Amino acid sequence: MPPTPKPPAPPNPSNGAIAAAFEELGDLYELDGAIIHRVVAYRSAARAVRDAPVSVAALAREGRATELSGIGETLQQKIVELADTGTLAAAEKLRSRFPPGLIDLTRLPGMGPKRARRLFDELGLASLEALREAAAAQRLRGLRGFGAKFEETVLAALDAGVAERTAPRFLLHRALGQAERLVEGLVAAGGPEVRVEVAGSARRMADSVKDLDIVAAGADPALLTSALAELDVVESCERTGDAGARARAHTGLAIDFRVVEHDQFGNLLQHLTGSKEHNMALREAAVRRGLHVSEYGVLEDASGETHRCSVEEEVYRLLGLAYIEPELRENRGELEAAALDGPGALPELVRAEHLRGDLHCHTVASDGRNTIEQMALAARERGYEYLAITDHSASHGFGNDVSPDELRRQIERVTEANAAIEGIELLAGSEVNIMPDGGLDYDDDLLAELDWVIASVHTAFGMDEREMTDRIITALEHPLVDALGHPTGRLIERRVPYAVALDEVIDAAARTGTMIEINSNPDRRDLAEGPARAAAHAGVPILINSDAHGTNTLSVVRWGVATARRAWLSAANVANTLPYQRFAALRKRAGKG
DNA sequence: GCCGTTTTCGGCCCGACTGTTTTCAGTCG
Ligand SMILES: Nc1nc2c(ncn2[C@H]2C[C@H](O)[C@@H](COP(=O)(O)OP(=O)(O)OP(=O)(O)O)O2)c(=O)[nH]1
Ligand SMILES: [Mg+2]
Ligand SMILES: [Mg+2]
Ligand SMILES: [Zn+2]
Repeated sequence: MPPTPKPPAPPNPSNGAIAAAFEELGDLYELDGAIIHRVVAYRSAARAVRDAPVSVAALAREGRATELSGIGETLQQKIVELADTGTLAAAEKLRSRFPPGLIDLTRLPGMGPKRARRLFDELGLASLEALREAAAAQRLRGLRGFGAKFEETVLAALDAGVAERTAPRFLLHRALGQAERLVEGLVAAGGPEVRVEVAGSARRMADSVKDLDIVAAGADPALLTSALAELDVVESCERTGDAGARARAHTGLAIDFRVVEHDQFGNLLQHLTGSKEHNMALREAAVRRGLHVSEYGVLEDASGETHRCSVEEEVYRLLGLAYIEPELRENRGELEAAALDGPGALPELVRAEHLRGDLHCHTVASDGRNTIEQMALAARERGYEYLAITDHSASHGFGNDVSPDELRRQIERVTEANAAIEGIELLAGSEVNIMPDGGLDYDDDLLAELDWVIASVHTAFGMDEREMTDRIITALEHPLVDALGHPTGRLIERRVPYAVALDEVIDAAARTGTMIEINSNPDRRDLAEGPARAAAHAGVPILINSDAHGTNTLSVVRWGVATARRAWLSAANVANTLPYQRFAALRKRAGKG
């Protein structure tokens, strides 16, 4: 007689769900007045979980989640509790004491957990609406530490709708466009000695940015801040201090501007480039060496001397570290790898000049704007050795479909263009739709006539994770699928990735010899940096592709290169840095299998 | 709550800015 089947274990919570639970619990503990370091521990644990490339719930069940920096025994148990019961008892308890509206209050500028808690305790305020009424009735000023000015700013923020919508983040390419004009204007105003640079998440080439952080030195701060306010891109200056200014561009993008003396420029640039997590870890490590880092210098306990650094390299050198490229400064292992006396090493990051080809672009055959010849010449102009022409496939909508017969003619046209145009190898390819069942929308005979197939999901995004993962893995197992295009379908700040278990997709790509694309469209940058790092680590050849729909967008690989660099990739991880013959041999269809 | 080239306990990055604080707390970056 078979043993009675155990009830199926509930599915493990995703890393995102665990991270959200820790963030919420951190917020609740903060409202509860817990010591701030405990709150910070929850937040850094949340980040460690979110960044982890594997299921942290599965790790915790094996007792191995503590291998992640920031997760100890207590939090490992909480992960198991969340996986087993679907909730955290500690959070349940605190949720019953603090209504959800209380957390909403802290979305207002100047309103943190301490003030929100006092408004709740002393005035019973537990929602934005109740706060508005109390402020309008001038009931806040009766409390110690609150005044008329505070009531004013609360009402102004509520009227401006700050509470309803979260402040939008700007895509990197839009932010950098504005940054260029700001830097130019400040350099023009500051005179020949001035140094101005973009810092913050924009310098780190993040997917999107909350604000533009700009640093300057070598000119009078008052002169620079007034010049900033006068620039045509700047709408208003919100406040000006001795150290800099806070302004807003006409686009709505906030600007953080800081100025120091010329010999502190390296200190300030290092500080304002961040990230916050990188800075905190760097400063903690420095303290252990008897050094104190700030944007003004590095104070040495032993001598009492403050070392000013005019360049960033000097800051890192003082701390016994190799220079760290801005894209790596996220406290994801770069400080350990940079230690000059340690065993690790930083990667030699891939650069745009390394790229020798592009394996995803469109022409007038589907929704592109240029012909095969025009795309080929533009690619050659960029110095490429090869280009794959990959128009959409038979089932693509919007009148951009390419029927099997049309694809046969397209193959002939590519072959002719390849013969006619010197100095670049053209691959006859297709961006083939992955159908809901994982099948492709051309026959294998036709796919075999192509030089290159990149397969992508363009329909039925709403499938559940299991179905979507199986769908994509089925496509990866097809011997004529050379690469997977934009693997999650995300649009940065606009559309979340479809549900898919990327760790399984990455394993399947590694197993089947399928390449994975980083689509460089600045709205996509898909595969994102986290999974791209995991994919490269698993040995999957990565492609940095433009998905250009015209000759003028081949250059968007700049953004894909940025994502690759943030993923710690070197040229050796990126297949389209190879010379053509070696690239061609790496395609699945060229394989000996 | 985490963590360790002085520690398994006692620390935990550092500064700008604001408001009402008579000497600094709270918030933010
Ligand atoms: N040492 C230290 N530096 C910080 C802290 N918070 C922020 N910074 C530094 C590092 C950040 O990159 C820099 C700019 O802050 P931002 O809030 O603008 O963040 P960042 O530009 O990294 O991202 P974002 O603007 O959100 O896209 O200031 C902190 O708590 N400590
Ligand atoms: Mg910023
Ligand atoms: Mg900022
Ligand atoms: Zn596509």
